[in-house]
Amino acid sequence: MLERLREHIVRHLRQCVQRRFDLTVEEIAIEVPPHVELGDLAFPIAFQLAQWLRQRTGQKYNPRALAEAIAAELPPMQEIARVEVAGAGYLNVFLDRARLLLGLQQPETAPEPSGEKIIVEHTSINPNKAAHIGHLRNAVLGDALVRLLRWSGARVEVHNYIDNTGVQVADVVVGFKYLEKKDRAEIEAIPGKFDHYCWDLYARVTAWYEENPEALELRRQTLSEIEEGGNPTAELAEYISMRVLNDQLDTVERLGIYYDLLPRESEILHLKFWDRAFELLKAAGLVTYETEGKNRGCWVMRLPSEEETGAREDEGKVLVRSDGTVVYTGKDIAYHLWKLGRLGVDFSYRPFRRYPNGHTTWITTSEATADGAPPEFGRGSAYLSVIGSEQTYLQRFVKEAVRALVPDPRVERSAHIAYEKVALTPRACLELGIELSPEELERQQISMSGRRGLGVKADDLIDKLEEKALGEVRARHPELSEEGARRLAHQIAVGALRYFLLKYTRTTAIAFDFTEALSFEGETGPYVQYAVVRARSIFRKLQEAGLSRHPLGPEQIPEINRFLNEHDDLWALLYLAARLGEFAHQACEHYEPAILAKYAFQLAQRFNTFYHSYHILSEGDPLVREVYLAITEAVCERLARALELLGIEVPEMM
RNA sequence: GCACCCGUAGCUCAGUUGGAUAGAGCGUCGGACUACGAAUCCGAAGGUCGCAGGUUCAAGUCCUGCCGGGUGCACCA
Repeated sequence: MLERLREHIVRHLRQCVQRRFDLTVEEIAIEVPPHVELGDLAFPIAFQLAQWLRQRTGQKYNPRALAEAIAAELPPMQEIARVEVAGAGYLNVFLDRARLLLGLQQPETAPEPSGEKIIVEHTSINPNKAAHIGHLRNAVLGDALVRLLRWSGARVEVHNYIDNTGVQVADVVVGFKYLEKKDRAEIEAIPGKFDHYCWDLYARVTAWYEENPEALELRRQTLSEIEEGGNPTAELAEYISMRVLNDQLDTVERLGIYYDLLPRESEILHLKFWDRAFELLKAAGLVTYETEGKNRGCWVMRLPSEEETGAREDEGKVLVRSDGTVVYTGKDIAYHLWKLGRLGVDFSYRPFRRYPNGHTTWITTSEATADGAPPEFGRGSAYLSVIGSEQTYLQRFVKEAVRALVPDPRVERSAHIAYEKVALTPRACLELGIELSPEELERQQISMSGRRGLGVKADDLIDKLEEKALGEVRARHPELSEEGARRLAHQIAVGALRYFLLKYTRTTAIAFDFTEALSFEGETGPYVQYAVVRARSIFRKLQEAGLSRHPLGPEQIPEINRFLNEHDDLWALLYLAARLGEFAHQACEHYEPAILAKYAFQLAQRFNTFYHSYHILSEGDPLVREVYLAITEAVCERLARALELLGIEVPEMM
């Protein structure tokens, strides 16, 4: 409802300026004053106006006087209590507090469905090892974006790209065949979390290569057998990668993350996606065959800007190697063209997983689609790919290729959602028992490395969080059953982890610290969850005590206003709750869930202060008590909604 | 060498398309549980927003240069 009011005021301001100064204004900035006493909405329009008028007439104008003039022209509105000019020329608007409170009691109207389908790709961990917390940052970020986009009215299709024919899978195959000398049956007999087993094996293979460089030939040979398909090595790779994938999906399922489709690189290869994309690229003149230089025999793509600036000849990206094989960026171009329906070919599909909540995740296959009717995948209105910022350079080639081949605005709305990695502090490494070189000990951060087996495994961290949360729950609720306590501990652990990974903006490299990640106090998920739990318990107590509610109505507006106008702190809390949509919208627009996470924390903080300084249930004045309850209700609902958009559940008790 | 990201309190980080007196958490010190659950709250100390110029009514925010850190510039992904 706040959005509508804001738009309404902006419209009036635009008319005022048009009428009074004969100026057409496109964008009118809306701000929120730094303090309640200054008002609820601020318009710095007089500053801009003074500038425009000076440019037009050459005369100087006083912003304050201009603001006064506009204020005088603004027609009265029911939702607005008064308008003031403040500071050097701010036009400040004070809302009618009681009307906003009553308005918030109505359920929030959902944004209009836009009918667009946005394809979000995230997680995309190589299927050769367990996920570490860096991978979780990707998954949690992607999942929050999915939730935000759905909230904004879009249809979202969630992809987790599976690079099942790459070097990393080949490395683990090499490890099983040549290092461990295990046959298929022995590998299948390995018990427990297979991805954890591969985590160690992968690190051992990397170390082995370093000592025996000739073994790299085994990797090359294995990789080409996997790419070719239809041989025992490829079948082994298929078994390994699919088993690891299942384990990875178990891990993210613990956080409540699901996918619609798992597009596999093997199908991109075998279903001739690349061949089609290659034809298009050649026809558009985007790739050139190099006849000399270091890239002799390769097909190379150059960025348009490099051509304009006459960059050095050796720049550009090899898409096809001299042996005819395709690099990842090439396959990624094909995949992204398919996402927008530009390729003219399609995958076949089969159901891969059915979850207890009824969700089905599909996977691509080369066989004709057999069981079940898959939904229509691809043909998106835009795509968003959550990929680490270290790949920004390569993603530029993907974007440029798609831009050149898909001549419509969908490409401009598609984007690489870049985020910085999660690194370990030297202290965290020591806690993990990882040995560091002297120069590494000097550094502030140590990058995680799957190759080195250096990192915090996602499952291990979740285990630790659940264990710690369980201890806290048992201490507070000894009466709970084992199952009940575990469920609460799980919700709290997920809340802590998701919030921890989302509170940092995407451009911040997270320095992972166990103490901070395992904290349930201060700026954490559990802090916000606790605020909602407290709020809800008030309503439970209310019912238990058999107390009745006296719903507020329009006839009480003057009385409510008399009370709220004397309590700026209550109003500040209520107003912040009302601004949920504004923050969610911003988070969605900037692909930055941290904006919403910060909001949720701030709202929880203000609620806790309120909870502490006002006693709701024992309030004697029925109207005042009802106002307290209405505020609590409004805050509680917005907090829970914000958490939901971040993928965090609210426990029944804490 | 070139490109991108970062530099804000002791530590970890926010700071919306430039807007009013730069904020939060952690840590430190001192307080608050016989009232809706203390995973909470209140108070205190803590700042040359890396440095130097520039743009303007207004700069932590935009531009230029420098310093410091990270990442990329593969016929790896």
